[in-house]
Amino acid sequence: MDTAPLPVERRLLHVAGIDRLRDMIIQGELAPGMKLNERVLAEHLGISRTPLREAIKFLASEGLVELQPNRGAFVALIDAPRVREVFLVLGALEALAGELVCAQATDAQVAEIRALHYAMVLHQVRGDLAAYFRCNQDIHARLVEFTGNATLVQSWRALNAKVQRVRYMANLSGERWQQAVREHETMLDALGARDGARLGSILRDHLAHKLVMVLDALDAPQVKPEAG
Amino acid sequence: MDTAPLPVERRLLHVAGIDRLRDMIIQGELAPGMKLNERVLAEHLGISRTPLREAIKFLASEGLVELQPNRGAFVALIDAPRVREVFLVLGALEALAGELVCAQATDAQVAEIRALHYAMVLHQVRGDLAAYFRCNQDIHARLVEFTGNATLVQSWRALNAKVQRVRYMANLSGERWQQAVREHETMLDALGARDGARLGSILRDHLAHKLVMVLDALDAPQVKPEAG
DNA sequence: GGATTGCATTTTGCATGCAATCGGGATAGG
DNA sequence: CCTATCCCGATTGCATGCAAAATGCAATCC
Repeated sequence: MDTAPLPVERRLLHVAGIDRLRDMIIQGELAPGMKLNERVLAEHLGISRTPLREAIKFLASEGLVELQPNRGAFVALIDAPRVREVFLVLGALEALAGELVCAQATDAQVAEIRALHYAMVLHQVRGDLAAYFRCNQDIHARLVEFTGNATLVQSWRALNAKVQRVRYMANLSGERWQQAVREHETMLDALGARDGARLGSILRDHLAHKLVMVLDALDAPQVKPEAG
Repeated sequence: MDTAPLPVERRLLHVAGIDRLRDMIIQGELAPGMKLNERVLAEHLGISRTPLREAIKFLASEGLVELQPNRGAFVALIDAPRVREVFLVLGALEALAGELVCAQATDAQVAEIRALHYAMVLHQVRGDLAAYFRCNQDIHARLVEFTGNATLVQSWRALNAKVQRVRYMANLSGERWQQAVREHETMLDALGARDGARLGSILRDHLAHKLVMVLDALDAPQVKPEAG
């Protein structure tokens, strides 16, 4: 009778590779457009090329890396048009999530999202950008997860991963947290009232606004150049 | 200035494996829940286990196969709740596609969809189920493709593949083509009028109706049992 | 001088071999 | 008769080796 449901999970190397590689890409440790040299990467991860190649194929299907026949794999680069594409789809997915959540979320789940919101506001006034960003992401992630729709969750996660990096960079340059927080408050309002249609359209607009912010940040290079 | 953009493409084995495996799963050649024995499959495809394993990882990310640590890969089985999940998301995606297409499709593209519709109706009255189904799928695929949103296309394709088989089986048993054709006609109407909002909601409802048909067909086993 | 061809190195793609793990059946025990 | 354990064949997971293709560079030609 093991009360601990921890089967000491021995991680498979290719699975570990998938997770680690995804993190490295999202965190920008592997720059967009960068070539993934199998030998070097395998050595860096401490695995052999075989499980690494399997991990790369997995991430290629996710869209985080791109394969070129006989030329290897590259970190997918995400330009403005692509960001626009992804945000449009994310908007549709989150709008659906909003409707579903209003129809079926428990009060406890609504409370959790509300708690996350307040935590986020706290981080904002304290100026803790990283924590603010994590809370923000958590709110959206929870909202999607609370639909109980695993298919929706998976699609959302894959797309979100593709733009997470540029979103973070946008938060660094743009200074429109106020508006984002206000929109989040209307979200909570609609969610509390279980008004699915309204929450859906709020989320869609919210994503559209985020898109504008991200595109603005993409125009202006990351570390403000000397007005060049 | 080569007028022929045909670089004699030699196919990579793992890519060929991905395409062939996906077809085999969608066509039901590999039954849902079936175990994928690497040695047997590799021999059957005429490739070695290494590129086959890479193909399997790719399809696992797509959701067509499921991996069990140290136990291998299985064809993803899709039950009623999962079908419901996928159709909900597909509805949201196609609704978005409808709005985008109305905003930006060329007249030629609209004409192509209209032509596909008439071809579909022709196949219907002739009772050619397979051709009818292909046209039907083509209409939806084209509609999504004409958005020019590659991200949307990719997400749609992956989800559509997951339910294509059950959709086809539903067409075999259910007999409500009339309604489907009527809905398609209202789609053409909204598309011609470039009424994105209306087309979007039509598509969403259309998918919801398809869902009902598919679920009905799932209840009644594939080859009508003797009223047992 | 610029473009091109040929060669050497590097890298990808794939097959094979080997260790770890799983599943099943026989056998021993209750 | 049912349960538990051990063992063995089968299968997965991974590392390595080798052939094919690509990349970089230098020599060659125009």
